[in-house]
Amino acid sequence: MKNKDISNLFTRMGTLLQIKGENVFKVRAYFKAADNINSLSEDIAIFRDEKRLGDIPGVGKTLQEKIGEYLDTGKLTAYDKLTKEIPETVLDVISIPSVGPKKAKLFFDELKVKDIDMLEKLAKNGKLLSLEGIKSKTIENVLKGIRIVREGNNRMNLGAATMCAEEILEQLKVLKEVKQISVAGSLRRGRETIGDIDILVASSDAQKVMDVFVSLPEVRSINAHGETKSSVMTNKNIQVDLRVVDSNNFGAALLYFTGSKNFNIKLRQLAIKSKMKVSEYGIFDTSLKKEKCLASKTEKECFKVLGLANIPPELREDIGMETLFDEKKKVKLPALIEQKDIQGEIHVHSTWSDGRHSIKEMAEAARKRGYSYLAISDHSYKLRIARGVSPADLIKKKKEIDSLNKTFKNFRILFGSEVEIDSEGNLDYNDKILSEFDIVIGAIHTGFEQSSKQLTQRLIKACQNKHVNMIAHPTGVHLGKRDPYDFDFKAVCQAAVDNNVCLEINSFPIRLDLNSSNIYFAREMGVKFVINTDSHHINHLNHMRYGVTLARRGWLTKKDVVNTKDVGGLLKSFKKS
DNA sequence: GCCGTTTTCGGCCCGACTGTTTTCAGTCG
Repeated sequence: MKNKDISNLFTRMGTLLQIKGENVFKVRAYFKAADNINSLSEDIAIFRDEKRLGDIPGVGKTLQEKIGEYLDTGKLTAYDKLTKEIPETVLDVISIPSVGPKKAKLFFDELKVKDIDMLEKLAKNGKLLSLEGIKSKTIENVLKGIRIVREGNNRMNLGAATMCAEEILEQLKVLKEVKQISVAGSLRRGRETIGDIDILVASSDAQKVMDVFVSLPEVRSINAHGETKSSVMTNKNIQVDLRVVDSNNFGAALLYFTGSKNFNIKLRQLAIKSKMKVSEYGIFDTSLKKEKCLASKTEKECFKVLGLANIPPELREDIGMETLFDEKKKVKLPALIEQKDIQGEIHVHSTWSDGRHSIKEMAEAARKRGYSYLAISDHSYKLRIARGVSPADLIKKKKEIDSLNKTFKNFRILFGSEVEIDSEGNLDYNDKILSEFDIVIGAIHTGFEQSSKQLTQRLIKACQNKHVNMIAHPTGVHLGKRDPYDFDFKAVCQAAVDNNVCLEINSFPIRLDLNSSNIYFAREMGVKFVINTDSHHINHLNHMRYGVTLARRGWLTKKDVVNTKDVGGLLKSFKKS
């Protein structure tokens, strides 16, 4: 699937045009198209084959031709031509914080700076000072930026970001100057990975709040410290931005700082049509001589003035954006699933395989969370590294579950297994054993390097197995470590629908798989989901919040998710016809 | 380069902070 390649290519193309000093709107067109291509769930080659490239927002005639050229030849003439003028390595230079297109161009035009190493050398030996508008402070920032790039600015996963943000929030919340506080940005939208953390505070004493913020114990260095905005780097190398506004503007500011960027652009475009203006200070009537503020205190008021429903943060993304702003259809927003809707889960581990706690301990922890069931789905025999359960031990495990169940009222432990799907698509236990389980989960943990065709076939065959109820972590992604394996997602969704197999939304922070665009796409195909934590420790049960967030981002309601049902309903919906 | 219930041309989102300047350009989100 070439979506990512083409998206990256257009981003690089836009950046190079930007450095060249091309029309900003032309540049923006490339970025916009790159964004939209990146969020497609279907293979872009299929769009081309079905002559639907024009359906992708921001892709017009010219870009359609370029996509076609790339799909056919694996090359893009316009890009190759551009990189003859400006070497590709200048793209690394522009990735340095504080260096944008203008400085990259200046460095390249005047000093032939074509990569980071050369820039570093010239910055250190003072050669940059010969350039107009470059003084010591700029050089200091460039060198600092280079250090940051070298240390690696990997995005953190939603779980890590949530933990970091909550620690800071706790410390600011207690200040009497803080009237309201919230995370904003991609963290509030619940993205799978987060670049930096945004925090918004309402206070009448911005300076005080800011001063406390920049001197928190976890702050390693201060990037900016202004009147209403500060930015710091923590000792875990995480950038945290704080913005302080007046209580009266909190809603408008929260709306603005939650984004996404493209969502904000849409809001502003909508506002302009009705002679309004949107900024972090409010929604303003611009038809009058003196602008009048129409709303700013709460997000809800702001949306209302703009004629929109109160759009949850998770939906403020490119996914489904056309639907949100479709003026003709007047779409009613779905009642998104909430954490309280979850009645239990079916994918956790115990000491029978690689879990840290006994079945009893896991069950108790689940009961404490208010669940009415929990399937203990340990690894199957073949996955030796995770101490997969042997057929002989399965009998003992079943006995243990049966006897524990006798001690519970209104709670049931289900006998499950996370069974290896082998390289041929066969399951690790035979039919007789599989028929003993309450729940069978098919999963891939090895052989990711197979061809797309083989992997697709493997997953489809697993779906067709009459015992399989769910496919765990369907794409195999490990955030920041391993890309999703290459397979035909659409074909697997179809097999899941045809065979009444659910797809998992795995809440474990390094997985978060399916991701939100997969979910949105699968839901449209009629797939049903189960949200699980894949817990190996009782504390992991807390990760459920992340899975629910992903489900919300994929526009799921309670009825799309099978473990919102009680145990009877759950087992009934797994029944094969 | 895209787009259209203001449609084939003329628009295309808005503001804070920094570093360099003496009023603003560049960068960032």
